[in-house]
Amino acid sequence: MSYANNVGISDDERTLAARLRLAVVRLNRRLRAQRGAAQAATLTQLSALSTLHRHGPMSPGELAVKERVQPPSMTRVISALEEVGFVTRTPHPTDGRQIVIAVTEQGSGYVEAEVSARERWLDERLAELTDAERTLLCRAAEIIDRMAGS
Amino acid sequence: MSYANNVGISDDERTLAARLRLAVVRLNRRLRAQRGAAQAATLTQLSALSTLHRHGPMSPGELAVKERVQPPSMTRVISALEEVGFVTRTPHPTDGRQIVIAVTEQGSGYVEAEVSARERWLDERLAELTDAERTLLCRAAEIIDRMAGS
DNA sequence: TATTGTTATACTCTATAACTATA
DNA sequence: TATAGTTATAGAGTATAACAATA
Repeated sequence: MSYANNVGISDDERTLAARLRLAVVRLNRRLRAQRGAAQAATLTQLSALSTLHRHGPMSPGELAVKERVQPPSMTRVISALEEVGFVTRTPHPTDGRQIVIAVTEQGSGYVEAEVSARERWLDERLAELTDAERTLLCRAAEIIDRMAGS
Repeated sequence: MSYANNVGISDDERTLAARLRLAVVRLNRRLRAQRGAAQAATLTQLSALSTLHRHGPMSPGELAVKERVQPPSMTRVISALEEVGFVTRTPHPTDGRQIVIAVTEQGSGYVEAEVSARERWLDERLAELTDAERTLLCRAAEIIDRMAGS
């Protein structure tokens, strides 16, 4: 099988938006699949934990904004992280409605040590590229992150 | 709040793998959120339909390999696409175990017309960039797709 | 016995709507 | 009344395990 419908249309002729979308969807899929059995946190949890670790304690609302998810989604992520002891929920000192999420020592250790282990697959793929390609991806990551609104 | 744990660690000092992962996860999230109410296909369905449209009729197994998902996941995607009339399932001419998935005229029209409408959000973001940045993203998309195994 | 596709089941990720408590 | 967080619910996206049909 596999006789093309539209032989004349190469990848180069598709729009940048189409190509970037496909590339991002597919890499996301692969990254998600790289979960080892012993992994304590999922991709989403890791992202939130990483942000907390980088920016310090904050409220669930702030974290939801930074991660670009809705508050109920973040509630879930926080609950999961709290359950494995990676973050703590403490009452806000002045505003009784708010709570403060902070990374524990254990969570900190996880981010610092396990994150890189988790990225081994991607590291290996990146190692196969040329220096120029890596430099290019580096700048692309900045642009993509900016577009995604971070 | 928001006093950093590790003030000295800027984005530039994080590994390329870490940055690329965060960028991809976040853009994927945003892209998924851009679903209009009238959209007939989800992001995953669109990706599969797009591949079928580009490469022509093939078996569910082949499509699963191309899309880098497991066969049961593809079964689901195909069923959804068949339900809205975008693809057909026909018996394989010689191998009774296989079936052939083909894009219908309706599906073809969807890919050609609606896909670009769907990418409006991304197109708008891309329009805000400089020419140099777009060129860079274009090459990055190629590299990312290659790494993802397409 | 091996291969292809499907069904059954379950878990992650995310959203919207509705609720509770506090300001 | 407005804000912060949570609970309830639902749907997308994916996987593994078990099954049926065919080679």
